[in-house]
Amino acid sequence: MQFNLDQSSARPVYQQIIDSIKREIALGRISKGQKLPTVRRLAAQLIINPNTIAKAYRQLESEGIISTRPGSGAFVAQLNSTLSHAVRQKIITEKIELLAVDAIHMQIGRPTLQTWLSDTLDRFQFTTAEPDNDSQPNPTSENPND
Amino acid sequence: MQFNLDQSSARPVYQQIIDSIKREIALGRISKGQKLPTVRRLAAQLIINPNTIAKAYRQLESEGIISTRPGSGAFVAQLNSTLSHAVRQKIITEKIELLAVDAIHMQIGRPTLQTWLSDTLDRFQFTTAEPDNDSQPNPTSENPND
DNA sequence: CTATTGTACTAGTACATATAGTACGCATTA
DNA sequence: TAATGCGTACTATATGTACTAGTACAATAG
Repeated sequence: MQFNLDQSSARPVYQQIIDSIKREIALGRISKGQKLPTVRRLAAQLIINPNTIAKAYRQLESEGIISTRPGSGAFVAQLNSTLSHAVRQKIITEKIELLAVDAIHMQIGRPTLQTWLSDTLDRFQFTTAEPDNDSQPNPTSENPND
Repeated sequence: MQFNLDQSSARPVYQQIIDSIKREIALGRISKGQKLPTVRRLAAQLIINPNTIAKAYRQLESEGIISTRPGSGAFVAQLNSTLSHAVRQKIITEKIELLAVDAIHMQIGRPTLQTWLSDTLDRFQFTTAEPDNDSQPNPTSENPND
């Protein structure tokens, strides 16, 4: 697992870790049941304090993204939002609004914006996003425990 | 001008003011040359410190969104980004990526996301975003540089 | 058992946010 | 010209967050 931290960024380090892990999952590079680096190991790799990693893991677990077990480690959980559809729509729509405002002020036109969104979605695992699930072969060493 | 501040939000107040003004402009409710509320007046209306408004105006001016003149007030500037196309694409694409990651983790499908984006864009002044300009009688130098 | 893992504290430093008060320079207007 | 309103700049203070540092504990794996 490879992370690119930007210590000079205004975005907090623990938030950058959250972003990175969620991105890896969304890209399909790590999938359900797979083990994440340990708190201390990832902290040593990134040369930051273990508490910062622990904070990121704590929040990821509260969001249901990962599942942690003392003694074992942290594992990627199922892609299963606990929020209602209405709440999810509200959250996403608000983010879309902020995006639209920025795009307008940068004079990005509607077709351009839609093209960029489409190009971005192509790079993610967006075919399996909704409750349907196709059987994709997974040759990686998966850990089927629940 | 009407603002909805959420003091309990994690988003800083001065940032909420910036968001609101940019949103009003993007929605076409206030347009170029129009006068914004004064620092002290808006502070009194929102019952917050004038320094907080001043900070928001300062940043809006640094982004080229508004133009301030001591003695006169603050005015909406032209919709004219000083950034190069490549930089703007990078900024917007990064925001799109974060949106896509969140959408995937909330199990929002691709067509749904595209529909929501389309619906949002309908509510904004998105027809005049790119090359064409509106019919406002404003004979100042419109300069779509880069 | 020992080693590893996530978790939970405390303490301290640094920075951002917001308020409070004061003062300055510029523009408008009476 | 004088008064007023305007944005700006500055200091000081209080609060919350981010991050580091260190320690300790409970659960798991071997």
